[in-house]
Amino acid sequence: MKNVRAASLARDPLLGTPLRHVVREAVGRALRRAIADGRLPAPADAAALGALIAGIEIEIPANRAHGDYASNIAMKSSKVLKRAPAEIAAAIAAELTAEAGERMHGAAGSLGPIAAADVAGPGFLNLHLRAGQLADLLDALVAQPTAWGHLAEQQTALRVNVEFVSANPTGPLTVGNARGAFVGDLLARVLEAAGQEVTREYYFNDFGEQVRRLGESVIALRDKQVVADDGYKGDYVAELAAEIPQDVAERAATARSAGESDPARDEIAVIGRWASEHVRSGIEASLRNLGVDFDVWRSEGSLYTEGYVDRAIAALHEGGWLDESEGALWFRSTAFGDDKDRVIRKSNGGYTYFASDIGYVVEKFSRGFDHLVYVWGADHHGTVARVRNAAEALGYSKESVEMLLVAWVRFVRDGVEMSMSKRAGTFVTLDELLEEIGVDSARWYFASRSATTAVDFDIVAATARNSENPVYYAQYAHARMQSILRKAAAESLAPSATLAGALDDPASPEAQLARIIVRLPEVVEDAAAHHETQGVTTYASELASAFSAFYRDAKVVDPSAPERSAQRLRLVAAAAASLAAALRLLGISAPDEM
RNA sequence: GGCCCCGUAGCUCAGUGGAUUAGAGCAGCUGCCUUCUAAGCAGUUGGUCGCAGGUUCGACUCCUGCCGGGGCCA
Repeated sequence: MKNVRAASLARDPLLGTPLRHVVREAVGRALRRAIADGRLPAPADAAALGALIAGIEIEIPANRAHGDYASNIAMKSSKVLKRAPAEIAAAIAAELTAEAGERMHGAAGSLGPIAAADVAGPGFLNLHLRAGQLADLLDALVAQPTAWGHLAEQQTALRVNVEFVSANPTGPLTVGNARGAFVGDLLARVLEAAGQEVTREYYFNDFGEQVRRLGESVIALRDKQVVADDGYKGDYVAELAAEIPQDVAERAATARSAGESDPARDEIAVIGRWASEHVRSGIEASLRNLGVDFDVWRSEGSLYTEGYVDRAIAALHEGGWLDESEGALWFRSTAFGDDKDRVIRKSNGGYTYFASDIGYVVEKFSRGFDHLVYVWGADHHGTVARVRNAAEALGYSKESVEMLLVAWVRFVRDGVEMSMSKRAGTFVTLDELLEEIGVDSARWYFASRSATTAVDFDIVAATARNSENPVYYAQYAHARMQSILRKAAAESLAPSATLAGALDDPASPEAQLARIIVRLPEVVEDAAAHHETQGVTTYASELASAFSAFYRDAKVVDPSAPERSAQRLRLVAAAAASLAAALRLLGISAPDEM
């Protein structure tokens, strides 16, 4: 269902194209024209020119005086074109400036995106956007706010499976699971915004040793006994023991009195299975509170009962990648560069986790995914190579199986690290954490940090800093924008129909704010490409900051200057829509008042 | 012993090849509320980007080695 929702989102070609692509194309055109005009020599072969154009880099200069965008193409192409960088840059600049004044694709076509281009330093090309380019984009944004922030349809939208959290249902989620939950969900959101079809997936173990241990622990407490040393001791176990429903209790009693010895049907199995499902649905509810909705819950057991593990083994066998030795079945992982071969089926006939993993790979690809992402804790790095190797042996591309290893979080309270043992029952649950600091704050915290960096999360500080937290800063800016729009409506001032002409002075508060607003598609593109979301939080902060400056310098609601007010209102509406879009992308609320 | 991640301001973290200014938030200091939300704004203090080499016109960014922290495997 999520797929349908994502795919049906409006994707407008104007709104969905990062401006730097428009600029890159313009620079490429200018380079070709400069060669066609004879301003620059043609490279030795056409392929060399194609490579040059494909390699054009467009960046936003750190120093605003250096223009909206800059390119180092002149320096990069100096060798191939056998001209000094400054000379090449000057030729491209001349073509770009000429293009700004003429219609492309006939009289109805758009003007070139660059108003002015100048050469600086050793051959940098500094590019200044045409004001109308910004105005057109912002006008479209205001007209279609829900499409803003979504990249235009790719040639072929990738179908991506993002599997994350995947904690075994033997106890409630702890703060230790928080990062994986947020990182996975944020990644899914960013990929969707970039035009990919994403399925959020949770994988869990519904049988085996840990579930039996949970069953044993519940039974012990039910019978007023002491839980075994290797059992689960949290308060939730006692709650489970007190909540065993009538029918489950009866089936458990029947199994016991019948002397059932099959570990799949005995009393422990009956109680364990019920307890684990009960815990699992609690986990689902906790995740929903985080704003994380999974599309698919897949149990490890189903991979066996539905034959996927067998299919995987058969396929590996057919490929000649399996060996039998010491009574065990091995995958020849070393053939793909692994340190050692890996056991699939142990000598006692039991399957390893690795067996489940390869069955799962087959199962996922059989559903038509192009790309699999596993969001794993840093402790799983040892299993990365073997699973990817197995995928390759199974005939899939290694590149299409990707593991994102999320670094640990040290949860600290007043400088003291908090223990996180589920077994010992000394942990802070995710629900408790959120009650204390709030979903928006927690989401921002993890979205703004690289997933591979270990961090210290001080719960007290996160709570106490409340009003100084950057997430509130961004939300506050949005509330302010909405407040201005409300105020204007009360004064019977309406936004203008267009921003054309309102951004002509590049030094005006309007133009400065506009330049920040239009960056969102670039931010989304980078986030999706790098699988990182810090850029989105940075964008939200910068937009909030830019708006604060605008708020200071430009009076918006001013009945004595209705035309200027109307234009500024439209700009505020664009800023609000864009800030809301960025926050939506992060799963963070955009309040209208605070 | 092998492998993976990390080492940037007092603290928590961004930045991962470009223009003799390495950024943000917090903490500290100085100003600003009869004015569209002061949960705000302006200014300011604070850094040998772990160390040493190398590649390059240019390295916090890439390569090698070392030191330190965390993790996985054996």
